[in-house]
Amino acid sequence: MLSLDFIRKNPDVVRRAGQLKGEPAPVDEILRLDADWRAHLHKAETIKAEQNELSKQFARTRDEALKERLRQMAEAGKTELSVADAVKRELDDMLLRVPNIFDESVPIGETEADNVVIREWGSKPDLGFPPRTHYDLGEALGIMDFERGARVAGSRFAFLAGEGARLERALVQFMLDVHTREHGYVELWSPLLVNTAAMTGTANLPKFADQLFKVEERDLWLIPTAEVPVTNFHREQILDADQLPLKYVSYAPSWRTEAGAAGKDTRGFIRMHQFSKVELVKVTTPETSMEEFEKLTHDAEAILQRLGLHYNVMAMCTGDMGFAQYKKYDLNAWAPGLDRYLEVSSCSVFNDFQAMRANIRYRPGRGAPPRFAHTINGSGLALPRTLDAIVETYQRSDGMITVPEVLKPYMGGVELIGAR
RNA sequence: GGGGAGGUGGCUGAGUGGUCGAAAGCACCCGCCUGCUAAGCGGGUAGGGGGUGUGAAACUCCCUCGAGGGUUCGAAUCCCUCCCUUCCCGCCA
Repeated sequence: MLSLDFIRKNPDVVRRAGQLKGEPAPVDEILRLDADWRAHLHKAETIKAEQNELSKQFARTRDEALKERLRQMAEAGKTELSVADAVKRELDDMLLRVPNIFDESVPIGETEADNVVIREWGSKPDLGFPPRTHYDLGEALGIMDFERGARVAGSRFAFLAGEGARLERALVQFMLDVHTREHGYVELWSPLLVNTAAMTGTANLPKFADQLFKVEERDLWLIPTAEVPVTNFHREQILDADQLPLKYVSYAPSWRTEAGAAGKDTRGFIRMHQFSKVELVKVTTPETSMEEFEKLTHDAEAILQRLGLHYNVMAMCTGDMGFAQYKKYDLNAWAPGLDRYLEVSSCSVFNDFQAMRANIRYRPGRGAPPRFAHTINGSGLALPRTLDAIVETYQRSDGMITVPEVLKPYMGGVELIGAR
């Protein structure tokens, strides 16, 4: 969230950000409620201060008349405070719905058509034959099963079988190994269900409840990404500056309702209710967050490069970047069979937007007052689409799939999928 | 799931109605002392919010002892609900 103080001082910045993000910010209502809240609070505190003073006097004198007066003051103070609290609750709720501002470098635009490719790696491979889609190949090889997924859980669920399941596991292992051993991330195994407070911390709530699966009759939600538990790992904490940046990597299945995506990507292993993802999360200082954000993006890119997949990096425009992000890059891997790019990673920097909600702070130096940390995250990478890109890129004319060099150590001797 | 104990500052831990935002110890910081180090001596060190107001200050008030409610002129202390930790029993991958 944005702090009240920031909104008071920069109402126009907040208004403009809301407009350009397509998420209008109720700045005027907030300022009105803020003034209202402070007026009532001030009154309540004035009463309370006098009451505290007289109460000490009563402890000495035991004067009955004074006691009666204090009783009335207590009543008046309580009333005033409850009004202030009610206004503050409304104000807080509104604050949670104000979108983050964005960085100067973010392209201004409304839709994905306004996103900007900032770099590319490799080129579209020429396979020398008409490439098939991953779902075509996957079903033919018996390594992907959409029909059974649908029968067991519904549409947008699937099974991976045999070497397909193994390939997914190999990818997870490979990614975790690279990030932990070479990029210095600490691996976390985390809860896959989290409470409302945690979801609010990462800004998935209250705005995006319709994107989440909720456990009936419990305050628990299925995570849409490991970002949620991992970012909240340090919630309500004051960190030491010399601990920063904290770097975590976590593999987790992720669940999304995909509300509003009806009809999109219904074919294939692309937009599933459940998918696997290796997630990178950093907690850092305001001074280093933009640099750490770029580095995290490169850490995610390294996986694609090692896998030999052609991809591009796209800077999301204001209208397409989302409510909470300060700046965001998407990594899109080329899928020859689908003849399009697939978003395999989304890397974002939030500044203190999440940290404020989750109350993650750090102390810049000895005796210095705490400040909100900055949070960053990105997929490193999302499994199904990465798997798709691999299957489609490494397919042979006979329908078998060559295992990428870097995954061979994880495939238990399998070098060619479908060879049997 | 049943029963017991407990949740206090960075940590340990005292405090059972006002003199408590909180003893003491540890840790840390500043200063003194000292061939050096250690020890010793003095001082300091929670968070959030409001008001006033500056370049960050300074001053002042309010709130916070797991969370929320209640009793009371007054609650860390009494009552209720919830959450969490821990121990014993039961169950169990």
